[in-house]
Amino acid sequence: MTTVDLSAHALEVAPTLLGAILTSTLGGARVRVRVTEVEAYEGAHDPASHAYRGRTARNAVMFGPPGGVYVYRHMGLHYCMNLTCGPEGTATAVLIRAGEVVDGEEVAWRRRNGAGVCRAPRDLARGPARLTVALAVTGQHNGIDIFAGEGLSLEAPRVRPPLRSGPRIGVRGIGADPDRFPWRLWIDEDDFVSG
DNA sequence: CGTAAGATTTACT
DNA sequence: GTAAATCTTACGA
Repeated sequence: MTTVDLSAHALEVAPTLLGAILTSTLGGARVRVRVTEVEAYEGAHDPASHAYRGRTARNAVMFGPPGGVYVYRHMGLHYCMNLTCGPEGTATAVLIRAGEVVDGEEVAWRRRNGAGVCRAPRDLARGPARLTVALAVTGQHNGIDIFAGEGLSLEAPRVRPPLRSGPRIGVRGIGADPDRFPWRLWIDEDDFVSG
């Protein structure tokens, strides 16, 4: 399997993750998704980043070595998943915003229907928190290494898909300015992005 | 110590 | 389209 180099900054890594295959063996089943949408977060230089105001117990994983999985809880209910990038000590990371389930679809479907109602296949992993549900990623997986075979692994795409970029979603203020932070990337003309 | 806000999703009007 | 669910962190008193 061809892996992905995460040692560069999030802005450089993000495009290489689009089209990559993310495999989860968590929860006793195997589910694979093709990443279709990501967002870059640049730590201390990024007003929208959780790490903007320094290191805390929650975001400590982002300061670790590249390949770390940073899982955070949002609004009490939902989990979102990031892959940390850059050299150790820099709080740069890429948020996995959406994907297409390409293997283990029945398992993902069952998990999604347990948490809520999912009526279309494209909704299985279209959205940050939906994706974590489909892959059985929860807060207890915060900090695992994607290169260490601890339940999550990443496979580089064979071909580089056509990309588009734009302002990040759910970010307000200057952090959402598309001119300064055009850090949301997705695959052009793909039905599995959350746009 | 108390309060306010958040990288979201789902259900209801 | 709008509101609620729900918890951790950050910040002010």
